[in-house]
Amino acid sequence: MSERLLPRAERRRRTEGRILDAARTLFADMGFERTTIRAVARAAAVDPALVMQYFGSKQELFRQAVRVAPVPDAGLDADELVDQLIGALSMKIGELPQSSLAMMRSMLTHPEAAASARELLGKQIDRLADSIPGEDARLRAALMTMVMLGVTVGHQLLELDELRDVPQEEIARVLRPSLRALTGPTVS
Amino acid sequence: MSERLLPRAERRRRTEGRILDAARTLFADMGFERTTIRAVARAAAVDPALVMQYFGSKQELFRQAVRVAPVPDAGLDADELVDQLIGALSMKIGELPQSSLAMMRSMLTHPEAAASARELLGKQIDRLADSIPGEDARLRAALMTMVMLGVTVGHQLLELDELRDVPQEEIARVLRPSLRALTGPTVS
DNA sequence: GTCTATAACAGGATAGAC
DNA sequence: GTCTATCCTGTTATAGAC
Repeated sequence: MSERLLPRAERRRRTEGRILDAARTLFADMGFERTTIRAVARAAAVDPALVMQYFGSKQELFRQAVRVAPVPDAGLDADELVDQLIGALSMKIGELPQSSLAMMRSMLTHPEAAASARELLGKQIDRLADSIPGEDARLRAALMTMVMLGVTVGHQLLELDELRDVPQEEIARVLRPSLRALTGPTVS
Repeated sequence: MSERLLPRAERRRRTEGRILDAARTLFADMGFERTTIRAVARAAAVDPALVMQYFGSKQELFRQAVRVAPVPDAGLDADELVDQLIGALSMKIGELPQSSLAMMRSMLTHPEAAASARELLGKQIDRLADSIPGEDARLRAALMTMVMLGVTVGHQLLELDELRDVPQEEIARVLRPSLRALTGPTVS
């Protein structure tokens, strides 16, 4: 509790960080609408009005809380891509960035989150399409992306028993041929 | 406008129907939280308090609006199942029951919708698992279900360009091998 | 009495005063 | 940084119409 001794700028930085952490957790857990400024403030141990003071609006707080690092692009072939997708899936809920969960949680009900999701998924589709040969690369890339989204939603957000109780290697094993089938008409 | 001449019971039935239709549309469009009782009442051309009088709570209105007929069970083999899933997907947004869309729209942010979704998806998984051979039938069935959910979310709810601009037969053609790969390790 | 409309309350986001 | 006032929710209580 030596925060009183810190310079103003540093204290402000830490407070903002605490607020953003609390916001990420709550947004990821309950979505945009059910998350109240008051609850965020309580979780961060600050005055509710301070949150408004710092971020201006709940909208803007959300925007900064879910800001997610863009996917690092890399030229891979189709099989490597499948492996990478499967790898990303096997992350546990605690490890997967809360900001992504927060965005996914609200993407069906909050316009801003929907826009972010479309943008992020679009980038993912672009990246996949670049590594897939053929006329219909974009369609295949989009379907691969939606397959991963569906499985992630069922696993992380809906927490279906059928997916939660199964070791990730098992999921990966069953899912791999299905994703491979989407990379192209023939396994050259 | 001869409604005045109808018996009370009939008038009430129609008014309830109008309210439920309006609620379904709004819930499907904006989700549970962003749908206000007042907006539903306005769309149905009734007084807001009437909605409460009839349904008791927004929760109960939602419950009745999204009540969806259970999937008719049928013993099919794996390939027929894939065809059926693909067929269900090709329904356009206007044809797919609004009640299902309403439930899907809110399943990530509204606890009641989440419970309904788990139940409905669970039934779908059971049905699929019965038609799939092997130890891991339930896992495969769950993944098939989530694949369909992901594609549906991308298509109907997120309305991704990559899926909206493509004819359904095209989607079906690309998706079919991927679903087949989930029905079992070998195509007997 | 049953249906409909009005008013009042509690909790939320937000703007402005202090 | 904090407090207060305003507006919009869901919900309940109350009054009026048939």
